[in-house]
Amino acid sequence: MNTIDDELWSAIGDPTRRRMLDLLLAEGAGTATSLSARLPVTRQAIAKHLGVLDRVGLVHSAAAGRERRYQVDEAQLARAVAQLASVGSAWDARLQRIKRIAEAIQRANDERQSN
Amino acid sequence: MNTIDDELWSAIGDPTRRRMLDLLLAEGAGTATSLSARLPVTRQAIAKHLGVLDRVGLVHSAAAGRERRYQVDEAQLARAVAQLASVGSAWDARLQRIKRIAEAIQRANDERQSN
DNA sequence: GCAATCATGCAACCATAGGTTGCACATTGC
DNA sequence: GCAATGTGCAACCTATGGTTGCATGATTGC
Repeated sequence: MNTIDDELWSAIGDPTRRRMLDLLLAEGAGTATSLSARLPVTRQAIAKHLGVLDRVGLVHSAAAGRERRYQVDEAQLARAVAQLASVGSAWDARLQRIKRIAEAIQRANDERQSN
Repeated sequence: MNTIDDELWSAIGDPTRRRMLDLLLAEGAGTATSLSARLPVTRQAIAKHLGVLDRVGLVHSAAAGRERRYQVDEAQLARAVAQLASVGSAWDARLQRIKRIAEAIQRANDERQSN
């Protein structure tokens, strides 16, 4: 049931990293400096996050002259999205089941009332 | 675009808290002690997590004798699941678009080749 | 070629969060 | 009444997200 890779999840769990991924996806690529210009944290913080994202394989980097460009690894992000979806649907299923049970109890009570 | 409640997200972002929610859903309710028996952390750690989950409204608690029983707030968890799904589908959409663009470029290249 | 510039990398430091141990307090069961 | 059990509180440790400061390396303009 629990096929969750906590590393991947915690990588996308951080709000700053989620926004970084958003930006990288929207703009195709970016550097620590370019990302920090659009986020309310310093370049160094961004650099650390890029390190984390790189280690779990969500982004790749390539040196380009004096700058280092990062871009999203689409396959890996797709895997992460799939995990999100799987957790969501697991909870959804449980919630549905609870709802059905609650309704069954309600129905039983209603019938008891009408006797 | 970003209607994400970071509080809610980070509440379910922690792996231990996710497992706690799983257990609470599966068993209906639980105490800090009962949960800690099934998780690899101490009761006190669980208690702190329950505090977090309580503050963001994902669980409710009620004192029952000497123990305090917690149970999931289904409506709030449903909201959280919806947010998960929304982030997932946003990224999915972007990935799809990137894929289409990539395919378009591929097609253009193929046509250029055949001339 | 060289100086100024710009992006990066590295180090020290701070605050918060997840985790632990230890202990005091309330409730329950015999 | 007393031992056992569940809880709550406090101190402490470590990792992590964040900061500032500085050194280094590639670019550009003259």
